[in-house]
Amino acid sequence: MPELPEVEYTARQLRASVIGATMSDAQVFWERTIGYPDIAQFLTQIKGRRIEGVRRRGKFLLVDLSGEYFLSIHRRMSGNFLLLPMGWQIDTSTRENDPARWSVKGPIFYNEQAELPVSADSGKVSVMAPIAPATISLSATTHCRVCFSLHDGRTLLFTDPRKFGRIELWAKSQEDEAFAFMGPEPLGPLFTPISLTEALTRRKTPIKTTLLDQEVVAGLGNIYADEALFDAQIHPLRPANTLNHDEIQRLHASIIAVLQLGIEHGGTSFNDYRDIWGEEGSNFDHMRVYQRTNRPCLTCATPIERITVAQRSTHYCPICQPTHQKQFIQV
DNA sequence: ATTTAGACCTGTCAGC
DNA sequence: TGCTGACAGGTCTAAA
Repeated sequence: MPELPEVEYTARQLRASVIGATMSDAQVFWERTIGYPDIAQFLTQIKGRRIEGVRRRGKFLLVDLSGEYFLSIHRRMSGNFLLLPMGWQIDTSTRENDPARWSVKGPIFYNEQAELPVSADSGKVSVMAPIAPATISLSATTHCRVCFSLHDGRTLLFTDPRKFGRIELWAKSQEDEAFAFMGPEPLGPLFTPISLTEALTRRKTPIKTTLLDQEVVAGLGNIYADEALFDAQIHPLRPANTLNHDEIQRLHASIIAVLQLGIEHGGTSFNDYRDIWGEEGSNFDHMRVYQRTNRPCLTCATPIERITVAQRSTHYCPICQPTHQKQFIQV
């Protein structure tokens, strides 16, 4: 699922394309996606509200709405937003009971290369969209859980194969309380080597586990935690409170570096993640340890190892990321 | 007090 | 081909 870079990239894309649009209607195809309030209230409250801003807090996407409300969206493992151009809509008519096979329908456009009309079943064929800055991949439209209609004729789909994602509508006055548990934004001014030191000194859990804790730092997930630890040359099983000054300095810089690279590459796609035009991010091509088990380390050619830490698969180089003990013996 | 299974879900891929 | 098991960007709850 999306981690900080994927959510940030989506927030930037939406900010550039839907600010000022008004929500005219919404359809909910999987009720548990709406976490608060209940469906009836959610649908009533959302109608007629203007989108005034799009922000991110940790892995939450926040859509500011007129009347001092905001949508709080957590995509969990497989949630995505897809923005359909004017005139395009989700088509549930042919296979009502199988959201996995729903598609989008719209004005007929022609595939740039093949010059063939695009049909609802064409799957991975890309179509030239009338007002989108990129093409839209039809394959990304499956598993639609919530469909927002905008007054200007565009449609914003929330797709989520695994159904873990949640969308909530809250008054803005509730925001501070709702996010009080979360640690500092890693790309913001409050995340410093000192604040990281304070967060780590009290914890003896493995550093990998600690980095996944949203109270320590907001927005890190399994991909970027592994990548940051490799970049900082720290073994994932090192107890958090045993990192020395230099290691914390490195880790702080590495967290920022891998997240910024992820954003620059449009996020990491190895399965579900897509941007709002249905395109994959390219950051998977820049992974150094994640999902590279048994492949050579890009620094020392040693095969990357995979272990389980806190029930999450964890990838590291046994030479570049020595345990404390090994480091001690080598010296 | 912390670890750690289990739940929530569907899809994909490797191996038989 | 079809079945089975492992695994996938997350987080919460309950049992050990």
